[in-house]
Amino acid sequence: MRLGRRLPRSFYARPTLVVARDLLGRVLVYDGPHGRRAARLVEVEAYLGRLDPASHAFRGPTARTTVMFGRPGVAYVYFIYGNHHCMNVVAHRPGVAGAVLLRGAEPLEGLGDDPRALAGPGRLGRAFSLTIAHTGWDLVRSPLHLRAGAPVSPRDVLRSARIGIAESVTSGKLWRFAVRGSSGVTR
DNA sequence: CGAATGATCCGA
DNA sequence: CGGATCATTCGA
Repeated sequence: MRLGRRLPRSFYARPTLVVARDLLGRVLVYDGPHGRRAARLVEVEAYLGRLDPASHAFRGPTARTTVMFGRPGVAYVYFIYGNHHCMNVVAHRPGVAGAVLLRGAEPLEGLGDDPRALAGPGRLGRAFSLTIAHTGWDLVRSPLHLRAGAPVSPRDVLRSARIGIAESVTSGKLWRFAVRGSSGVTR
């Protein structure tokens, strides 16, 4: 598969929900110490900052979350449950905060051949050896970045409530997007 | 189902 | 400074 061109800053400088949907089929690349790793994104969730009680940015900027109030196209990686590193892409219009959680992908290069190895945000983080030290990395310029890949047709996009966010179920927020039938999708 | 396991944040 | 919480995963 062709990885395509690096996504420009303008890709991320749009409403978070628009970016989330558009991220399906795009390619996460890390030219790291162990060579190139690449995977096709198949599951994401949008987190809408101060408007969204489930967002880490809901209560305003802190040492951990300040990056989500800044420049779009930057990585936000958090550590959760004492075990897992999960990666977000900062994405929003100017003046607000927002990010897209990368929840699942299909291995393309340098990631072995288990089709489920990147199914789930914690597993994706592990596969790419991500840590909170990657927070702040600029995806437009750094070895960790996103490429155009191939956008996914609307009929192949599933939309649902976010996983593990009870408030999202009761409020009917359908802010999770996934590629129908992909092995890299959770559940 | 529940345990693992630690960073983070809020309230005192 | 203590403890509640947590955008998860794995195994019984």
